[in-house]
Amino acid sequence: MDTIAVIDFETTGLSPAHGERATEIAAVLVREGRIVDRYQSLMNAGRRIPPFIEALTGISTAMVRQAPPAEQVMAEVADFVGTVPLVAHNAGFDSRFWDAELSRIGRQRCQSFVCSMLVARRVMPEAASYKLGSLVAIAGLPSAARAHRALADAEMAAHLTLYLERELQRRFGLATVTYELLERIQKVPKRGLQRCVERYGSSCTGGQAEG
DNA sequence: TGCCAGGCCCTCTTTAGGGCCTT
Repeated sequence: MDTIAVIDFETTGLSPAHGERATEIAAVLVREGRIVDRYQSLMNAGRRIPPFIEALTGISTAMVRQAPPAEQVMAEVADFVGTVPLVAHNAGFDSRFWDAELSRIGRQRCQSFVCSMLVARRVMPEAASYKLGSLVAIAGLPSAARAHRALADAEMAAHLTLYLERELQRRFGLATVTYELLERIQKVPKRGLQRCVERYGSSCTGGQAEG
């Protein structure tokens, strides 16, 4: 697969449409099956951290007050990922904050998002839970020492994405898995994985699908 | 003061409702 950027936000809440802001961002670049570069920063958007969020993430109001301005951090991370396609776990959440924070500095996303949770629903249909930590445990991947921090979660999502790629290669005999195939897979209906791979994975084929 | 997300997915569904997942 070509280079991808796996990102993760920590925020003050669930919806930028209701005034919630980002407090931390991490992005890891994944190339040729491994993480090759990392960006991480707290950011100061001038907001207090709700007690629930501080308990969840360990990020306090004092910590973000000492952090660089959100505008500076978003400009840096946007430059860091460039035009590389993006991946996030439950990407609907991260894409909304990515777009909202970028719009505050007059910039616009120029690439698409793939959601590792939606891909996992197709590739790991037996999973009892699709929380990031649960999928990492099910797949036997190394778990982060401190979940709910941006870099730790971005690295776990990156390892999960690489696992999903390996699973697709193993089960369908694909030489490689393209980002475009992941985009297709996350949108197929349940039980539509094999047909999707047969139809759109042909350029990746290194053997026969196992069925 | 109280309320505020959004998309996917399942089922006791489809003229709906509720759980999951992200913080």
